[in-house]
Amino acid sequence: MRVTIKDVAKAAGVSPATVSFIINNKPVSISTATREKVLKAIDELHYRPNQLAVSLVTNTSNTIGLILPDSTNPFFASLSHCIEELLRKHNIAVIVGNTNSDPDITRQYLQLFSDKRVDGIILAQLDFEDEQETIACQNIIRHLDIPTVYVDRVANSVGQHSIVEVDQRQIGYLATRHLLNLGHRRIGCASGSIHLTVNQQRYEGYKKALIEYGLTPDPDLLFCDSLSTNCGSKALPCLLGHNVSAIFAFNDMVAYGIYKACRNYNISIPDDISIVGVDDISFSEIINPPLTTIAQPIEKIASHAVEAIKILINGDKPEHNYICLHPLLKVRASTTSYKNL
Amino acid sequence: MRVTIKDVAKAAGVSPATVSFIINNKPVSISTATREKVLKAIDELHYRPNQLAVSLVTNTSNTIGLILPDSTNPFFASLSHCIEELLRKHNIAVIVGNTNSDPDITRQYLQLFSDKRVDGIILAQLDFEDEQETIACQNIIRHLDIPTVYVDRVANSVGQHSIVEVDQRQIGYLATRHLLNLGHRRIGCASGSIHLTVNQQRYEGYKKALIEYGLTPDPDLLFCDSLSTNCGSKALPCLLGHNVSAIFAFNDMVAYGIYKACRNYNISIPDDISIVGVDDISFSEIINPPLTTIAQPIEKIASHAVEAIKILINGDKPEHNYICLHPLLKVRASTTSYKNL
DNA sequence: TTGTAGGCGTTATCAC
DNA sequence: GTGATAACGCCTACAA
Repeated sequence: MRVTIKDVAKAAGVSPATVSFIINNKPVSISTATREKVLKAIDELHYRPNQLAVSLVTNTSNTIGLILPDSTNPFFASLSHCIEELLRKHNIAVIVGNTNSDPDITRQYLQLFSDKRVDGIILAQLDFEDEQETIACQNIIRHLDIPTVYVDRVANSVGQHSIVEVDQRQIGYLATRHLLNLGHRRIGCASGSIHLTVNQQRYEGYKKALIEYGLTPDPDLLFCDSLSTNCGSKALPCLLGHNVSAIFAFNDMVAYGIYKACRNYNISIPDDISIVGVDDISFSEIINPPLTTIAQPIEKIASHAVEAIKILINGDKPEHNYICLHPLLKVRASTTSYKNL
Repeated sequence: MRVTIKDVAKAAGVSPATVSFIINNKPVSISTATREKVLKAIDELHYRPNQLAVSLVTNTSNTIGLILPDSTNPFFASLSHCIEELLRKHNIAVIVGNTNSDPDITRQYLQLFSDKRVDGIILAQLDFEDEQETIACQNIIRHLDIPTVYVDRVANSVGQHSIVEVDQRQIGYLATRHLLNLGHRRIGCASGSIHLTVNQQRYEGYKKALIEYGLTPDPDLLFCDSLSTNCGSKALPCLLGHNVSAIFAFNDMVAYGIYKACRNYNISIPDDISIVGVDDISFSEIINPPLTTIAQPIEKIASHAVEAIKILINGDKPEHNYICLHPLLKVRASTTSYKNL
């Protein structure tokens, strides 16, 4: 059996209450003599408070739950790494749940977090193919009544919630405008499911840029699949069939898929086709040619999310419960000016 | 205040004990009438047991701690994803701790896990630059007295521990033999710190292969830095200065660094130099040319680790507390036969 | 300045 | 079959 507060009390010849006061630096004056006795006993017995018991009585677990679609995706890997690191400094543990974008798994984790009485939940990209599922999940969260921060890509919500996101329309706009500036006119989109809010918004940004240039968006130039390399590989032949000179890949993984396909078709980037991605995964710098991409400010997302969850947990009303961050275009070598061959 | 077992008991007109029996399917016979009453009350009140209280009394938290150097590295990202998914099916939560290979952070997490009374700890790559730190950490773990599984890259240990690893010597051996078979004779190594066991073992495998071919390992061909892209970039010019025709990069990240440097020096892979990596990160298939690499069986590592921790937690004595898995050579396009130019 | 005792939400051991 | 009741380990009024 592990050593408890009673053991310490006994060893120091005081009551458990006194030990507790000392451990928690309570504002009660305690004689230096007893304090030292107790500290010594704690040290000798290697006493550590059982956080389960502490949580039960204080009603705070110093734990937060983090839900994300897939920590294997470098974007989310970085995000969770940042969040976790920030929370560690507050001695808050993070329980991670990968949902693979599956509503059932999402629900399972939400339940698990609630049962474990996490102090808060950070939720990345709660958005399912079937909108009903998304709404259902949001209702569950509302009933859970746990401080929640929605991160990156979200639907609306009310109550004890905050939202941190990156302007997704701006992402689509920046990517497209960059290509337009280079002289491209037929620009394909390699997107994930257009039922997902992110993709919708990126596509809207794309259209906005086109319209600013007096062009009419051509629905044939939108290829939808999933945000994976696979999508890129399939998108390339399809979009080339529609005579595009550039492709806006809705994330870097998709762009990599296009790179791969280009090799098979013996197509050169950027001479034959320009590519721009989204996320600025670290490999985008390494791949050949280095990928032009729209970066999302991951550290900022993480720190805002952590700040927001801390405020909500403290029960303070946040100044703004909606934060929108700006994406950034990183021009590399996968895009070049249009040449009419 | 959330609904407790007492509320349910009151609503159903029974005692808390009865409710508890029903919830936990205890082998006590309970009349169908009361059972239904209770189930109905649970349902109506949306009652869920507070796991903190359950844990306190049952002495099991259904939580395990996972410590890894860096979840941003795709290898560890995949590993943790696999582990987490397997444990979810047992309704076990995972607290993740990224240490950045820092002994202090490692200790902090170990303490946190212990305070939270995790049922077990899975520890990836507990190996620090300073061997004393490694030993110190192992001692802490021993004192913690928590079931622990060491995963991938480990030093010895005793007690309530199991080890799952991949034969690191074999990794070095397979990589080097592949290059030797292709006719290469001056093979450089781009390694992380040679004080770390992994790197030592991979280097031993390298030497073993050379010796089998009647060659004498040349210490000048060992470049040590860190297992990152940076290392690769620095290693290339240095090793070229020693006339190598091939490089064994101690992981794929290092190999990517070499790719990057090759572009700057206008060196072609594999025509001018052959490269082999380790880990088979998903990008290794995508990069151009696709990287020949030694794959570690991540799913197997994960499932063995989970099995092992379950056995230890159950208090069973494991059949074998040491499992060694085999790496696999994946030949792609970054290696080709030696041409004396 | 320190100790006593009640309670946090459960489970589990006895009685009835 | 079901219900008190004592733990589990800790915090915190309230007393002393």
